[in-house]
Amino acid sequence: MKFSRQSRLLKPVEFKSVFKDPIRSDDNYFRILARANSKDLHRLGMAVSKKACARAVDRNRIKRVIRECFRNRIAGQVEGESLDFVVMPKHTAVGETNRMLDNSLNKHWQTLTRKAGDRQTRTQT
RNA sequence: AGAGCCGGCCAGGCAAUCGCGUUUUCGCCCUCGGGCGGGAAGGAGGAAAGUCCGGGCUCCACAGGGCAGGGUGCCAGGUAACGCCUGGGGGGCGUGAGCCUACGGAAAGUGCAACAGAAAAUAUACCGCCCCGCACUUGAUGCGGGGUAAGGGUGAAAUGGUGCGGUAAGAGCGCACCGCGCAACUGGUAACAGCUUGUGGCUAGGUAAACCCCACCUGGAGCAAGACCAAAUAGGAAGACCAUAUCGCGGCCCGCGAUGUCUUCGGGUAGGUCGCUUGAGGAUGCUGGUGACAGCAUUUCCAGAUGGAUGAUUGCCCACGACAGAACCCGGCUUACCGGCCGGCUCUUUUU
RNA sequence: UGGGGGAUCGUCUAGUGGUAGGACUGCGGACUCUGACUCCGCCAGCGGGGGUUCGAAUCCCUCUCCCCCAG
Repeated sequence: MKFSRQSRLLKPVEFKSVFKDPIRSDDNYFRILARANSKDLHRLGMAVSKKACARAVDRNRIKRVIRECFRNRIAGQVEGESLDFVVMPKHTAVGETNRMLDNSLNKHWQTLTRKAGDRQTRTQT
């Protein structure tokens, strides 16, 4: 599955809109915010802070894992609402294996798409 | 065989599948600038890191004069430059190969040295040693005057060392050797060195990573520099100060350049492109040099992202994979690091 | 990415080469019938390493950590 620039958050305005009214999902490794957009695609943004991951190698590795998981699992599969995601790793994610991070992210995608569906039905009724 | 020293190089490999940037080519669409699809090439480091130095580049005068401030500090060379490197000298460590070294000046001046000690830089004298005078209890005595710095003790540091002469006791007071200073000579480009010569006759203690002096270097800011395009607008209103003014100019003065400047009210925007990788570049060979390095010839183009690209899965092999991710670019230094390979050399033991 | 500042008891701070000082907190004691206030005493510190020096919190080098500015 492709993962081009169209399926990424690029501008500060796009990030701000997600932070303004998000759906949340938390665990030990990540906090993920999501919000419905008007496009036909899911889009991904990442906020990897130096406070969470001090070394540049760790930051790059975590971003690669997130991108790879996003590409494989969810990028093209829009069922109902399309969403903008912002993934923020926590400092516990630095020491974890890629397999564990992948599993954690998959749970997040599922919960977020379900919550987004719930919210849409609630606003309609 | 064991222990060690120095220099250089590498930084898991191969295959398949799926992906992400850059460049290029072909086809299609089309609002003529992009989009989509296929192919090809290429895609992190020895430290990319820390930001401790130096330079390029950009703007401010083509960075100009003086003061202040800062840096460097044995000598010579290399370099675009350096606080770096190479070679040499002095000192220290090591049996050795080798390693370390902020290593100019204390007779230009100022300051500092707690405690202890008589005294901390001025020459003085606590315990002492010696001489003279007086007293008496006539000796291991006391008091007074004088001469000494050999011995003791303090301290991190105490006014050359050893021996002989000399003396009341002593003292570079004299002599010899050593050390030190100065001058000459010889060797060396120089630092510096010397079984060299003369001379001083011991005077001139320590501290300059204390101020300082001397020599040399040094303008400021940094790619969020800077330039361009597009959009928006206000070239608005009121007040004040004026050309001896204000700003560029960032420690100060001179000098140079530009020109209206400041305050209040009201209002607005931060999107894109370039800079951005052809460079003091790499590789190979030859020549010069002890070497750092330089010159010449041939050849080559080798990351340019902008929420920020190198990854994931599977299989095989082995030495079982450390430290770690470009953000304008180079030259160093420092720090982190699993291991492996190559070359040169030293010491100990054994054998021949 | 670039630029600047800092690190001293548990906390806040003095200290410009010579014994690390103060306040609050904590602990113990005194005062009180008890507690508070007050008084007295005690504990506890120079971010790590190396160098200069007789001697370093202080001077120099280096590493680590924290904070601030430029979006």
